[in-house]
Amino acid sequence: MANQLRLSIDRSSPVPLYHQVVQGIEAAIHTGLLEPGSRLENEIDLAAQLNLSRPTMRKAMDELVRSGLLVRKRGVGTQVVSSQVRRPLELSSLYDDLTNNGSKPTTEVLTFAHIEADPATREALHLAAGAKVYHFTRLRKVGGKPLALMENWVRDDITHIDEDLLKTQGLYGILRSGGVNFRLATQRIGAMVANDYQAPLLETEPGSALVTMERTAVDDTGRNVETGHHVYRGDSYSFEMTLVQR
Amino acid sequence: MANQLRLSIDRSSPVPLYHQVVQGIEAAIHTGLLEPGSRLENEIDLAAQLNLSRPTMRKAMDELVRSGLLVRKRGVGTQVVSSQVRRPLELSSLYDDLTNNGSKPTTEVLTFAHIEADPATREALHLAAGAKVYHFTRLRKVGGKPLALMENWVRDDITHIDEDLLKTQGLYGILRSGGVNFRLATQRIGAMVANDYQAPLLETEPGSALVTMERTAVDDTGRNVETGHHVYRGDSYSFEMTLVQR
DNA sequence: CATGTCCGTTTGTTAGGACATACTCCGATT
DNA sequence: AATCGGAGTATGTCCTAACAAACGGACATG
Repeated sequence: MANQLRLSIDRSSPVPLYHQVVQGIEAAIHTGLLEPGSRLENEIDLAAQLNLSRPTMRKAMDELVRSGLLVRKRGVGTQVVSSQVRRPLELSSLYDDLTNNGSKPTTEVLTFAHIEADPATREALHLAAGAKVYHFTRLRKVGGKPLALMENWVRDDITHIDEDLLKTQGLYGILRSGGVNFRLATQRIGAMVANDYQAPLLETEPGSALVTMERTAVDDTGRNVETGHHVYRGDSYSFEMTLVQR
Repeated sequence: MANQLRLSIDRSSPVPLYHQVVQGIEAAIHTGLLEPGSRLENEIDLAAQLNLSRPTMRKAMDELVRSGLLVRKRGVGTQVVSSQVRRPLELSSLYDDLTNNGSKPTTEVLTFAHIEADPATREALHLAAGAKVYHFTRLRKVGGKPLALMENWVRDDITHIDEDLLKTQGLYGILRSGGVNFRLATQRIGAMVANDYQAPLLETEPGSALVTMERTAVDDTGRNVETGHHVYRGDSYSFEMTLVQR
């Protein structure tokens, strides 16, 4: 076929071969070298061309199928779905999203305390009675405009947290520096109208629409590290995501 | 170890072996046989106990790791994360969610038309000028209480759709019957306040909070099949999801 | 002409083996 | 006593090999 996937595989690289293939094909799709709808050569030929075994080639394609870039059909072949697919939903923080996006968010710490966890927090973080947590509320602005009002509860047996740290870094960045490897989070997104406390902080009117998000994050040791309740201005924030059928 | 995963593998079943293992371990976790935080035996021993090869065992565990039920650490072992993890976000429709949940949703069709696509719809569905689409608005109730107001645009070259069909089936069910295999969807979730049109239909007050959802769904041939704009009562609906770090 | 059957192609599943790499722990060395 | 290094263990990566199942088109048959 015309599909000349001129990828180069570097066997001396520490990057696994299958991942080099993933990156190569992703790049080919995003640069338009592989057009949406076009068919790839079959797994065996592709593997042969790159001097890889079929399982390795297949593992690479598995990832691309899972992320929604490719579609396979038995007896037919493998197609490129679309070049405009975003990564499926991953665990990231608002701060990460904004900085990746080129914006420069600023953070005001409204309250900060190191207190005994209330029962609801103990439940969410699986803590024993009497355990202490960091509790703080922050206001995040982008370009001087308030965007989010965030209230969080964090275990205190991970790393030290203080007000100054929160002003300059995102919470997830702090926790990652403290050795936390996030694995998963459950979150719930809904809506509410701004009350008299939220409205002035977000520089909007009471009664305007807010997006709410509650999240609890778990690290790779199974600890529930953090739980939070955030509200975002409905006129300037929404959650965008790609769902993939398994 | 004490971990007696007494799974039984049926080699004559059409269900792939690795998937039988996935189901078995999922069941063991949900029934509490495998407790959160407990360590599994190593891959090789588990494979030997079930008379499977290591790659097969590993493929099963791969899926469980991806779905967030297990955590692996090189040189250490594999642990159960938590029993209360939901499936990561999958492509499903509101109707599916409600019926799976045991509720009995009813649907009122407010408007129904087979019209030429407007430019925004053509853009969303990648249609040529002059192409026609089904356009309809529906009101979904559960237990007599309105929950969602849904407006959709659907390609007309897939399957015939009419008002009666929409009253008795979910849109995704209709499309699946028409041979559509959904692959992915991009969606955006936000918030707004109810206007004078929406409020009476949803039996709420103008100014109350609504969750908004815009979605475009793509099938396995790369066609953008459907796009829609839905609003949900904020006091009775929210999107819950599990994010997995890759 | 319509319909059913066979066959080649391509992905799906499974096996078994080999070596690499990261983590933990314990013993040896400084 | 503290620290460094190596053994043991577990997962991570990669390979060869084989058969199963689904799809689509060509072909044969009624």
